[in-house]
Amino acid sequence: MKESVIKEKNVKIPLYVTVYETLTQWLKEGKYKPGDKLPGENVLSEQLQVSRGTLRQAMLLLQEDGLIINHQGKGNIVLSNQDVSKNGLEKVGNPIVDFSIEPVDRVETTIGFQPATQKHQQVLKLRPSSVVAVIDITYYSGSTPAGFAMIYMPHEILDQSNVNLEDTNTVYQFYTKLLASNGIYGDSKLRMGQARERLANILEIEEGSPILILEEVLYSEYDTPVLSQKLFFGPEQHELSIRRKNDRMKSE
Amino acid sequence: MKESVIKEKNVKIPLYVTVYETLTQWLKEGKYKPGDKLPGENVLSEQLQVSRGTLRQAMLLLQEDGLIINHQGKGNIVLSNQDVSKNGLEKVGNPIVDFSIEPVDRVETTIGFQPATQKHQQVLKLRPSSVVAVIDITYYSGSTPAGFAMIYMPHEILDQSNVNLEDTNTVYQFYTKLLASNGIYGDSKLRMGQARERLANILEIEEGSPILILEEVLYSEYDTPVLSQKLFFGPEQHELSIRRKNDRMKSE
DNA sequence: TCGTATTTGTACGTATGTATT
DNA sequence: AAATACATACGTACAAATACG
Repeated sequence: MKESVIKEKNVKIPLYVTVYETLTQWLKEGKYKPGDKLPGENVLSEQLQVSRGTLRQAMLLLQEDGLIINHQGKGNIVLSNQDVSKNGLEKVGNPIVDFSIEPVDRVETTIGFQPATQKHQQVLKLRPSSVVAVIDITYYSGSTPAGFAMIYMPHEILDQSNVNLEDTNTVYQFYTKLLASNGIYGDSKLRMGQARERLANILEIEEGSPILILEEVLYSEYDTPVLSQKLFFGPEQHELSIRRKNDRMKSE
Repeated sequence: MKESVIKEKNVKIPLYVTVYETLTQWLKEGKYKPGDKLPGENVLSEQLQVSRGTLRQAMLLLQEDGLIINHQGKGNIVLSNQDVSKNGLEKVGNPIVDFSIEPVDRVETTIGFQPATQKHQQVLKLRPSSVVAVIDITYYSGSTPAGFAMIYMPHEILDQSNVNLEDTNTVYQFYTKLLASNGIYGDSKLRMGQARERLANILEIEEGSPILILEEVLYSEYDTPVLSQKLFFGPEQHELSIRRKNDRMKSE
C-alpha cells in the first residue's frame, strides 16, 4: 500500500459515524434545541435502528464537539446546535491565518533545500545525508504583514506527494492540507519575543518590537515527524482562541 | 446529594480504570519499553481477567495520555513509559504558575465583594441582585512579580464551600483546587497587550510594556459558570506549552 | 505475489450497577 | 419507593488492516 502522510479518504464509513452525522444534522435543523433533553438512549437506538453501544459511540463524538453533555440518570442534554468547534489553538491548524483579526488575504511562499543540520536530524529523526525543505511563508492582511512562518520538512515527504516544487502556490496548498490531516499532533511552545533585524524587515515593524512566537514539531498519526516550524505573529494583530478542558474522571 | 462545584471523591472505581492503572504501572516499571508491542488484546484481557471491551476502554485512556498508540492489524505500541502529560495550556490549570520559567514561590491574594455588573450578570448567568467576589492574585518569583490575576466569582460558590474569607491563603487554595477539578472547561482568548498604569505598578514594569493576556470564563462539568478571569503574564517570564492534536477520523 | 494468520475495529446483544427524577 | 436513564461489563461475531510465510 502507498504509505503517505496524508490519508486518502476512506470509502468505508463506520456506522457510528453515520449516526453521529445524523444527530448533528438533527441538532442543526433544530429538531432538538439547546437545553432540550434528547430521547433516552434506548429509544434513540431503536429509532435509528442501531444497538445502544453504537449509539453511545456516536454520542461520544457529539460530546467531543461540545454539542451535548450527558449525566447519569439525567439524560443527554443539548448544549449547542451549531458546530462551535471553530478550531482553537488546541487543534493543529494555521494559527496565523485562523486567529488574525484582519483576514489574511495573501501569502508569499518560498521554498529551498539544504542538508539536514544536526538539530534537524534529531527532531525530524533523519539520517545525516538527508535533505530538508525550507519553506518560508509571509502572510498579509491587505498590504500589512500579519505573520511569518519558517518551516522545515523532510524532503521525502514532499517527494512522496508529487508536489510541483516550482509552483509555490501548490507548495502552500500542500502545507495547509498537511496541517489539516487526521491524527497529526505536536507539543508546542508559545512565548513572547523580540523581532530581530530580518524578521522586523519582513513584518515591517521596528527592530525590538514584541512578537508572539510559536515553535513546534508536528508528528503524523503514525508518530513520524512531519515538520518542524516556527511561527511569528505580527504585533496586535492576533487573538488566539483555546479550548481548555479537564478530563472528566480517569483515576482521581 | 450535596451539589457542590468540587466533586467529592468517588469510592467506586470502574474496572477499566483499574486496568488502566495496572497497565500504566507496568509501563512505568519498564515491563514494556517504548517501541515494544504490547501483547494482543485477547491475550492481555485473558491475563487480566477482564473482557476485551473493558481492556479496550483502558487502552483508550492510555492513548489519551500518549503512552501507547494502536493500529489496526499491527498492535498496540508503547510510545513512552512516563506520564508525559505535564498539563499544557489545553488543560485548565494555573498557567502563570505552570509556565513560569523562574518558579513562582509566593503569591499575594486579596479578596473583596461587589454587586454584579451587567457584564458579570451576563457571563456568569447571575441575577441582578447577586454579589461577586473579586479575587486579585499577584504571583512572585523571588522578589520579581511574575504575573497577576483578576478573578470574578459568584459569591455563592465560595459560600457553598465554607471558605474562610478572612484567610486569603485558604481562598487561594480554594481557587487552585477549583482549577484542578474534574470536567471544568472554558473557551479562552490569548493576546498581547500593553501594561497600563495599575498593572505596570503591580508587575513593576514600565508603562506600555508588552504583556501576555489570557481571558476566559470557566464552567463546571454541569455547564454552570464558575468564574471569569483575566490573567496577565509578566514579560519574558513565561513559556506556554500546548498539546495540539487533530482528531483521528470522525467524518472525513 | 498471494494466501493465511494475527490483530485491532466495529456492531450486536444482554445483564447489572448507579444516579437522578 | 419505583421508574427512568446512563455507566459498566460480559460475551459473540465478523470486518478490515497488517504481517508473514
